[in-house]
Amino acid sequence: MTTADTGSVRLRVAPSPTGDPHVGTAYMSLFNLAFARQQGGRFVLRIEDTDRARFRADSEQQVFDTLRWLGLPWDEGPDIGGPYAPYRQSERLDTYAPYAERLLAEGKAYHCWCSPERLAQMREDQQRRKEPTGYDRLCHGRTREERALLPGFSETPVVRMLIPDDVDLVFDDLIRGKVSAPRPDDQVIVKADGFPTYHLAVVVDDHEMGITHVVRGEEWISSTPKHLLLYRWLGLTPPAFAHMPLLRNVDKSKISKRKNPAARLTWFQEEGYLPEALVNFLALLAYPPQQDAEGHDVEVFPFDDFSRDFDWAKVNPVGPIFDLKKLDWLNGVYIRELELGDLASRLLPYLQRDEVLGDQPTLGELARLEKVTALIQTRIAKLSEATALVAPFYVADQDLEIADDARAGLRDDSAQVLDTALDVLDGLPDTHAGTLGSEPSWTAPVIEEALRSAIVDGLGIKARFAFGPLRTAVSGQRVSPPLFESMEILGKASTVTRLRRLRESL
RNA sequence: GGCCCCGUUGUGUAGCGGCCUAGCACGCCGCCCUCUCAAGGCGGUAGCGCGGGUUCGAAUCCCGUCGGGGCUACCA
Repeated sequence: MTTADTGSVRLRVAPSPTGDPHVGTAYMSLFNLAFARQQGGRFVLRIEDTDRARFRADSEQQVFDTLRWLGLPWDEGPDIGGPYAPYRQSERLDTYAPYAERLLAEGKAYHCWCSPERLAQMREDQQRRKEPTGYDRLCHGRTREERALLPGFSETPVVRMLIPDDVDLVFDDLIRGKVSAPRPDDQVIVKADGFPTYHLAVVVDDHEMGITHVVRGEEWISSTPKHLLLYRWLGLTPPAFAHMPLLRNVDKSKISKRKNPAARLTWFQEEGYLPEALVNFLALLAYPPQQDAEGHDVEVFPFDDFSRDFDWAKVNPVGPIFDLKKLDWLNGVYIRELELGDLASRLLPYLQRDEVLGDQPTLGELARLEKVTALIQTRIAKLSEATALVAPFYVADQDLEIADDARAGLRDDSAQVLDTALDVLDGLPDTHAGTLGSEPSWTAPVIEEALRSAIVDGLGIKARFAFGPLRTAVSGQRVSPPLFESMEILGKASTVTRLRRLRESL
């Protein structure tokens, strides 16, 4: 009943440009792409913009941007063209008309002049009488003139499918096996504005574009009989179907932008998730992890590994709850694996956005960033978290704010600790790496040794209490990157100034 | 309401009649490490929705039930 095994496969993802790109689009794209790559086939991006009421002009570009950002590239699409261009349904209007005409001529479809008001009324009545809702076929078999005499008439007709009584409701699904779906209503396939509905457009486009595997959300199961019927009426070979489970909100409902900010793809960019981590995470939803030679689960893996072993039969039909906890962990894993320079440059846009650094950072600022990055690499799960940790390294000493909770945490012996620290640090030579002809002395190990012997050994104050005031003085925070390394990066002058400033404010 | 899809710890999953006193990962809790916080190491917590069958034996098969979800548009 389906094609699937011959030639090279062709898959597509077909988002509608109705707002911020949806995480579900990325999820579908990932599985489509994984299979296409594994089979040596093609992955097509098609824009389904037949709904002009919800159309958003900038949405299409965002789809391109977010999918590219994720590293899920398409082989053919509106922006790069391809052998089956155009790839925007609004530019393919002419191709649908003949199909509709043919169905009309063969009596498989009919015009309907019922007004939206009448249809709404009809549905309401059916609901009140607890009957199944569905078009009552008032227009079927009538000419325009005959119909015009009846109430609820509208000038511009739509075209509806005439669903036969014996319509086939069962089909094979790559993920679920045999699936039976609800009996369809007399579905509208051409709207009053002349645009095809999704149902006509997908079938026509998927056929004309040579799509072999239709991978889409579970929400489409109930529409599949209509599509299959269209394929049969038109004498076309239907593609194979794979209905993916739906991503869910915490309350188990279909994931929505309304209930879940993470339904928006751009949200992940704003938060500072790495695209490779998001892709990895998506590949773990409703799909088992990889296994290594010893049979242990491998949950951190690149797209290529996922693609290589991909199998539709392994997709779990249960809709997974989109829970970010594991993504946060994965993101941290990927951040820790990054080269320092790479991490630093990925951090830069966030630091600029949060005004820690300006649009044109100096070479010195950039050099410092890489040093600071080394200190925070294990301390952030998301790129946006860097701001709070990095900011103290770029504020002027006199502008450093001491957080209330940090100040509140200062003990009675803070003054004594600060005085002692100031004293020993003053005595340390200010030579650092790069100073010609001498061993660097303003380094973390040297600083630590000096401070430890003076405060911990000298004053007999436990390390955790000894360094608290110093941390607060240097970073303004209770929690910060390692203290001595921070002092090394800040340099002697800045460190001493900050220490003195806190001391004087006590 | 009707029609479909689905049901293993908090989350993601392994399991496809005996290897399961149900494994792994994340989370959570505790301990270790430690200048704070992370990272890292070690340990712990928690689950087969329920009820009937089938079978020597059921998380695995069947039926029912309950629960969740989707669709029910001139939206996709």
